[in-house]
Amino acid sequence: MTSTEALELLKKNGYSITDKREKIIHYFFEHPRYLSVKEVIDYLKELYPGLSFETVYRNLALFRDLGILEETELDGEKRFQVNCEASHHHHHVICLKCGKSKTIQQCPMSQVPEIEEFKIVEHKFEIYGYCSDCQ
Amino acid sequence: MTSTEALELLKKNGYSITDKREKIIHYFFEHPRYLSVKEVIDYLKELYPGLSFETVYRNLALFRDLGILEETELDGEKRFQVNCEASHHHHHVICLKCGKSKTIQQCPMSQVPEIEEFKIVEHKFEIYGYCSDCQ
DNA sequence: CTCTTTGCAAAACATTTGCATGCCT
DNA sequence: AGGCATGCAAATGTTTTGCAAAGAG
Repeated sequence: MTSTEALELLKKNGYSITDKREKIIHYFFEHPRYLSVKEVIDYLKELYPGLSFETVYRNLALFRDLGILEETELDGEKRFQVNCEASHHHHHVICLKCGKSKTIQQCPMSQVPEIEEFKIVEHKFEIYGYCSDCQ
Repeated sequence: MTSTEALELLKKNGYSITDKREKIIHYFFEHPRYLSVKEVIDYLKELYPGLSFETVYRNLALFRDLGILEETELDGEKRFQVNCEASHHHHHVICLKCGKSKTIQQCPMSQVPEIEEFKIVEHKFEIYGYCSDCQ
């Protein structure tokens, strides 16, 4: 997905393309890593000093629901990044310092064929550590 | 680990064995699943109406630090359960309704030998779904 | 008797919601 | 014009912390 496609997706679903939404989406496409909500707010506040954080929360939730972003949670904080491979199932290696992530295609679920009397609906596999820049 | 061993571990590390701590520990050993903090507070409030939730938070953090409990986070809530296999690396299948978990010995990290220029420090692999009782 | 534990109060923090105004289309 | 978006205010929910009183060893 490109940022243009993301904006088209907004329009296609009946949502307006506002300046703030454009900035948020471009910011995510220019920073391909898991960003904390705070990081997004700090960035947007520079451009729009009067910005209210609710707007960011609301838009991030919207983008997540539309499949533009994907969400994870680390240390009690939500984090988002571009869902650039929406159609491919994958997992992430996430840097604990900068939030940058690499995609890994391996999914451990292939090794866990079935669990008796348990209906599996989802799973989470994430690797944490430090990237080359943050070590 | 047994509940008795857990209490001995407390004493050995210079902490008192209070009635509330005993109740909390027994409650975890009698309910072998991921319990939310709220569940623990609700249970303990029945026995000690004057209970303050801070006590529960403080003790759960203590037990976690001592290796008696292990922690996870689901939907922005912390959850704890007995760390019954502290020495063995393992993962969990967790019921989204009741929090009950099964241990699985498979660790996907054996399939992910190394990631270039990334220093791995930890990982999370959890499977979510519904157990036989909650389906 | 001393040190730990607890309750109380308050704060810290992340997130959500109702409502009125304002901006896209 | 009409509906979605935003800011404001306030609420919600979870977790943490300082301090003084109560309890354990």
